[in-house]
Amino acid sequence: MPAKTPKRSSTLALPATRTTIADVAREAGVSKATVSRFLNHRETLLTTDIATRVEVAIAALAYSPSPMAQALKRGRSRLIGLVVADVSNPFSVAVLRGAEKACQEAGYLLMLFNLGNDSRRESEAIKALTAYQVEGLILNTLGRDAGAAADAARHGKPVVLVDRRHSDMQADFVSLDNVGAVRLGASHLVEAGYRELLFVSEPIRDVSSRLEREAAFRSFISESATHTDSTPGLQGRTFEATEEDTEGLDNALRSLRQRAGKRRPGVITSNAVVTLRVVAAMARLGWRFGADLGLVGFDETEWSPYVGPGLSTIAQPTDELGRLAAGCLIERLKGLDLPPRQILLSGRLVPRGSSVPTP
Amino acid sequence: MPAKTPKRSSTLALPATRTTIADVAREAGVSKATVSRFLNHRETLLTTDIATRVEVAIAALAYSPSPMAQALKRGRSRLIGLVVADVSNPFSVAVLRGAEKACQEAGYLLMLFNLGNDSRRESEAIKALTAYQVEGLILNTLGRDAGAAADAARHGKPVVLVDRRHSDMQADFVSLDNVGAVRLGASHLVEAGYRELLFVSEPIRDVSSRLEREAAFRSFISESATHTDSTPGLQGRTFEATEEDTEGLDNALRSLRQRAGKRRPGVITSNAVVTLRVVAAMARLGWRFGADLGLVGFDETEWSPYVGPGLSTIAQPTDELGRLAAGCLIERLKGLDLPPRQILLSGRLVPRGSSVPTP
DNA sequence: TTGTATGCGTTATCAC
DNA sequence: GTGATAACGCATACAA
Repeated sequence: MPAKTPKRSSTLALPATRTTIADVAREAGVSKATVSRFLNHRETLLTTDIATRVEVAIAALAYSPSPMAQALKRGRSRLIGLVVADVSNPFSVAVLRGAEKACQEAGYLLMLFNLGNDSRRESEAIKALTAYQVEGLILNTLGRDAGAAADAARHGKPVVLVDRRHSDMQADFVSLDNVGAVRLGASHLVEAGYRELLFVSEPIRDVSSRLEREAAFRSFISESATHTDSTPGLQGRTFEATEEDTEGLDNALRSLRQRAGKRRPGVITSNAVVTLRVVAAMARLGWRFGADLGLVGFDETEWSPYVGPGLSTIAQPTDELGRLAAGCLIERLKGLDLPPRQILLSGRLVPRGSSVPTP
Repeated sequence: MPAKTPKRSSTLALPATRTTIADVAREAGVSKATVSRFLNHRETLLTTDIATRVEVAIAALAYSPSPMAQALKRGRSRLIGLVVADVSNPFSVAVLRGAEKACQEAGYLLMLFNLGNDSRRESEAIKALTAYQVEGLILNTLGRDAGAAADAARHGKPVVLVDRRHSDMQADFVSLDNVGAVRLGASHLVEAGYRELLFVSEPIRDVSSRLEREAAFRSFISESATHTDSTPGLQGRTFEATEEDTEGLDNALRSLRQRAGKRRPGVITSNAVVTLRVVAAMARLGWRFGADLGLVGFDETEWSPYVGPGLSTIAQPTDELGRLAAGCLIERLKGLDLPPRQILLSGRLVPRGSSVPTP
């Protein structure tokens, strides 16, 4: 049992109070106003003599202005708020990474709020962040609490939505081109010879990206039905896979294969989480990817090449998305005044063994 | 080309200026001081009449105090800084998640700085964060820039180190029990019958966790050599695998198998990144886990069960680690004055097919 | 118990 | 060009 140290004195008892602009002024023998001017309006109004005196004083005291005080005075905090539905989601991490990088480069710091998949707390998050005078918000959330984001925007703070739209919100929107991506995956499966398709998604609820992807799949199927000559016998359905109901997924896959008959069955998964669920189901069923079931999944991951014969994926330009989100925001902060933009980036197909019908 | 909106008026032109304590005071017909007291010292000194008047005024105006102004006045910002070596690292994400959660519960917000694996920027990060008056710091970095963290601590700000120690720093330290975890993995491999072991790590440099794990492996081997009766013929070496030099890793594995002769060769990987490199090497070599090579890897991941015959792992209590890190910090913030603590959590072995020597 | 006045560190508006 | 001074929004010592 370690003895309790009676009194912890820091190695070098620095004054608890930080050095302020007043210290610099005193050191340089000028007024606070002059120091402030040197800091903010260096280009104009300054005697070189005084300028250098201030400069050395600043260096000598290792002074740096307090962002808090600056924020209080100017109203601008050089802070950007990021609300994330779930940091465990690899996609969110990518957004986080890109956004944080762009922020750093532009001299902003990121304040993070993770919803932990509890979307009801979205407005709480936005409230907390706006209280800290964040200059703008990046939202990667389910978007079910429309009011929350809306009143952030109403406060005049620019907002960028990533991946998931909020119902009728006036804000920039950065996302994958879901329609194109679904077509990419589905047509790849078709070209590889799979004819009975199943789109497996997380519970749609009202999440825009899930809605879009599912709708895109349905229309792909119905369009193909009209051009029956090019893809004879193509059929498709959809299924929502939850985390708990593994049996439901197993059954869905079994009946998929049954429906397929002597046609080949194929699955498109709507994100990496769902892909993993299907992988688990395949293990339970003892089926082989490619031969027994074709698969293309949204989201390229580090492990995609090494599961089964390699999983075919639709890679999202995640870094780009994150960077763009922050970039949009920073442009707005710099004064750009345009109507809300939509930036859609294309997905990229990464074909692997899971979509090769080896017999 | 969309027409430029000439003037974007928000749906409801709220006054750009936020409602302040003065507004509340006016609304309630009291002084600012009274409102402030109501907010901070509700329990003492208050006429119920006035209290309710203030209360309704606050509700009516939807007032909430400005944390920036509070920070300026009290010196406490309710902000915690988190510096992360690389947010892409799943372990860092787990820390992030746990820390963020604990912070939220304690009413703190997290300011994030990602080093993007550029450890030279550590002091820059700490400087930026302390400028914002963060009350404490959580550091999950390589810890090569000892000075940086040290002067944060010298400023009187509590610091918690996660996973990686900084050379001789006075700070709380939260980490996996690396020695125990290595033994867990190594002895599992031995018990399964593997006798020629290789510890594969990222370049050690001076990263404390890598050093500890490697040292633990070496001493495990040398100790076993003295008890030669229980594990006859046990041998072990170490190897540093870089991202680029895939050929080097392939060769290391080949010579491992050669050294093994008719004894079984086994590998311990020091984290998930390295595990993936070994997985890739195995694919290149056309070897099978378990039969051709035993494997136990640090870090349990979502994909561990589905690669090859399933990868045996040493799971870290990542959530716990993150929560504990933030918890330590918050305790310090509440005034706890104890000498620096070390909190070591045990790893847990998750045995799977990769350590079963099926012939 | 409540109000008045001051200061936190900064920037901006005045005079000089 | 430069220096006092007020104000940003809040908390608190002090006076009432």
